[in-house]
Amino acid sequence: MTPPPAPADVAEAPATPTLAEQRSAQILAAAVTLFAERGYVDTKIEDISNAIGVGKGLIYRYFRDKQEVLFHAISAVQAEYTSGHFAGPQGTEDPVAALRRMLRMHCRVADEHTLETLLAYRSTKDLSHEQRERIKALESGIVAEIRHHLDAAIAAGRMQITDTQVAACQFLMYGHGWALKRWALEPEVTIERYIDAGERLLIDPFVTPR
Amino acid sequence: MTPPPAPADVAEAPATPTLAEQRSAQILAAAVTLFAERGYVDTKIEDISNAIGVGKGLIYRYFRDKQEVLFHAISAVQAEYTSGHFAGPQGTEDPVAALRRMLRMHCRVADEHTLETLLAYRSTKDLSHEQRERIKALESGIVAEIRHHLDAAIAAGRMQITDTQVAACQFLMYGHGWALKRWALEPEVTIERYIDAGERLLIDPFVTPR
Amino acid sequence: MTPPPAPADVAEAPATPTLAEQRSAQILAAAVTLFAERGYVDTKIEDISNAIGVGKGLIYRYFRDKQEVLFHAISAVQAEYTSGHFAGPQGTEDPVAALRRMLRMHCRVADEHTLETLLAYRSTKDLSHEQRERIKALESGIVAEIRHHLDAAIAAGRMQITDTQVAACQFLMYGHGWALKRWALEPEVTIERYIDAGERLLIDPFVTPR
Amino acid sequence: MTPPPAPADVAEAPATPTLAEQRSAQILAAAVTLFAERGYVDTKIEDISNAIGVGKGLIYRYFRDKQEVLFHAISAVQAEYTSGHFAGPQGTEDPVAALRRMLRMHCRVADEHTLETLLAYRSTKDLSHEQRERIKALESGIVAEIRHHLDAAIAAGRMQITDTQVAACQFLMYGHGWALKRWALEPEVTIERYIDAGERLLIDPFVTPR
DNA sequence: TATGAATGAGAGTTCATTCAT
DNA sequence: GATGAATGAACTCTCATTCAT
Repeated sequence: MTPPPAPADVAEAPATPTLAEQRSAQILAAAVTLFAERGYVDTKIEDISNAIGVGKGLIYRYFRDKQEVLFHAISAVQAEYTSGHFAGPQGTEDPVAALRRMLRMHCRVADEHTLETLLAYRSTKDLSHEQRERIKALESGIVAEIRHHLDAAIAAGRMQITDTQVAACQFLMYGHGWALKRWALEPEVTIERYIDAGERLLIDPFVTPR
Repeated sequence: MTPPPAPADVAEAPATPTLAEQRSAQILAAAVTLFAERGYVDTKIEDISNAIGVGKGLIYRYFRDKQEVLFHAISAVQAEYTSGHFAGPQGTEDPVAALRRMLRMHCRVADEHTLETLLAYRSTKDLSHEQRERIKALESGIVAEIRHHLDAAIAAGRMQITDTQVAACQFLMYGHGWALKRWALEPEVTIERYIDAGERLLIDPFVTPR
Repeated sequence: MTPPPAPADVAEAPATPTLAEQRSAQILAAAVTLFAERGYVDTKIEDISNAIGVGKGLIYRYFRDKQEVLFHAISAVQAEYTSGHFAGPQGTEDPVAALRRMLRMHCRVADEHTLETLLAYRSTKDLSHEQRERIKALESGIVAEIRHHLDAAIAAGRMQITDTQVAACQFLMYGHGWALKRWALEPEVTIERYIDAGERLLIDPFVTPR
Repeated sequence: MTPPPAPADVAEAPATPTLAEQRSAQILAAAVTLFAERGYVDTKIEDISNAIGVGKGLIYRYFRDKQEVLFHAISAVQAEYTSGHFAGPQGTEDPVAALRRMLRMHCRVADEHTLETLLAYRSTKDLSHEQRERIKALESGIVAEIRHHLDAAIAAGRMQITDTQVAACQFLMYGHGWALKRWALEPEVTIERYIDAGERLLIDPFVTPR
């Protein structure tokens, strides 16, 4: 068995990706879409292989079993929320501005990858214990990053928040909330309005008046 | 909980429940527990019937199929969040106090019925379209109630919030958030701390200083 | 177990029929109709009991099992083809006239009891060996009767047929044929036309010109 | 027989049959035999797969469901009555001779494929409406062919029959009659005697004396 | 590397039959 | 007599996974 590619590496192999890597990516892309649309159980291995025009046996050369495909699919979704976090004027950036940027970005990801985000909420239980822990670790990383910004803002006297651990978690939830509840908010509430409201609910009240 | 024969009746038989109602309730109780613990697909009809010591065929006298069991199971979970909302000193209650009470109650339900709450997030997609709509309607009702309190508080000059639709939704999400993310918060954050933080994040900043 | 009523006795108990006999007849009537319409396997015991407004358990007081209900149902259908055979001016009747009468009658029965006739063709195999033999015996009786008339006609010099055994069988088949193939003949061919054609195909050519 | 992938193709693959076609044929052959012997409902899918030494899942690669297996099985039986119809000295053949040949052939098929013929009578109702219509269409074709010969014979002044539609139908029934009633005729009546009787009952009386 | 025929454990569901009431 | 809740054997159909080619 060819060991599947490293899970969440965003920065990939420097030079040209191997054929194997291309195949993996191709399979995963199809899997993410299909799992997101139909759900994990209702997506057959053959659906995935058909989607990329290969035989179903081929999937098993790249992934041990269906569960592992799911694991990598969910990992890929998580990666969406991680990528681009460091796009800002690193280091020198105002921590409050950084928070606004992150909030906006999370909401945007939730908006553009709604189904994929829901997949993570729905199907994490279909993973093995170990896989689930790894997914959780990824998410904890995101929360930690948010908390870091929060703490920085407080340290800089720019914000006043008592419980940053809970606040950071709520911050993340707010982004995911768009994916989870847009069915109840749309069409009155657009993603733009949701982002604006987010700033007024999660950031503005806690920014120290200068 | 919800008696299956009469699908959506909220106010159920007052006096002695029929044998049929008892059976329904028994099946549903077992189903909620098992679905919550193992998930919908991994729970076999026979698991449910074994849990209450009857033959598997009996389930089908009370529910059309497995999907319908799920529907009533999720409905029962939703009902947990609805029941007790009106426990407060109805009418005369301060709207801000009402909000605090609801927040606390939602969190408590999420704490005591974590798995069941997750079930709703995980398995709604396994319902039929119509069933899903009915579940959504139930949840919309809860959000509407929160929003009503929010609007009342604003009208009474007790709070200042711009977007009550989003805020109400976020309010609900905060409660569910405990079920969804307690794995990341515990053990540092207890449910008590989570509730306190909730008041400071969702209510206090928006209460008008008298 | 109460032994079910005697199978094919047409002349029933002299005085008032027992309650039990009424029930039997009631059940059987419903069974014949339902079996004829939906087929044996697709008719549930409960369908039969519902049709007459009793509990399904009651069926088993009158019939050992579903198969026995079928046996009596098919017997009842056969009886339709037997009853009325002797309605003519017995004994003195012209044998050719008798044949014409029987042909006409068979066709009429096939016309009025199409589905029931088909039931016999379709479901005899669902009987036990012994039951099947008894049904066959009934049918053999009908053929024997036809043959008897044929032989009488020949003996009387009224007809000329070489193989009366086959002819008698074909005679019966012609009647059943209307039930079996009316879907292919209607609407061009009516039952009247079918009967006329029957006389011209099965009787006229073999009647000795005086 | 009839290759399932291409449902209604009559003229099938000329050269080497595909593996798929071989499997189809193999499954169908086993199905025809088993359905004929035990009946449709009493034949389990696994019986068929065991009969050809494969796993039961394989059946479903070649046929959508059990019903479709039945459809093709009955189609195959019908095909027996169709094949070889044109074996005679086409065109130039005397229409009366053609009729004799068809009668003989139908009886032979009914003799050699008694159970299969009965299958068609017994199990057509287990088909879907559409499938049933297609089977009916096949049979109508056979009747039409017989009628064509009848009409040709009449047009050529070789026969005298008033109602060819009914006569053609009766002609077909006579063949099937052997399958349906041989239990009542054997052993006195052999297939040879049945065929002879058939000619004397269905053809001779209607042939115009030259 | 790639295929897809083949497998078979396993699930949901049905319904004839029983039996306590 | 009459009921219908309860049973459970049995069946159809699915699909992840394997492996000869």
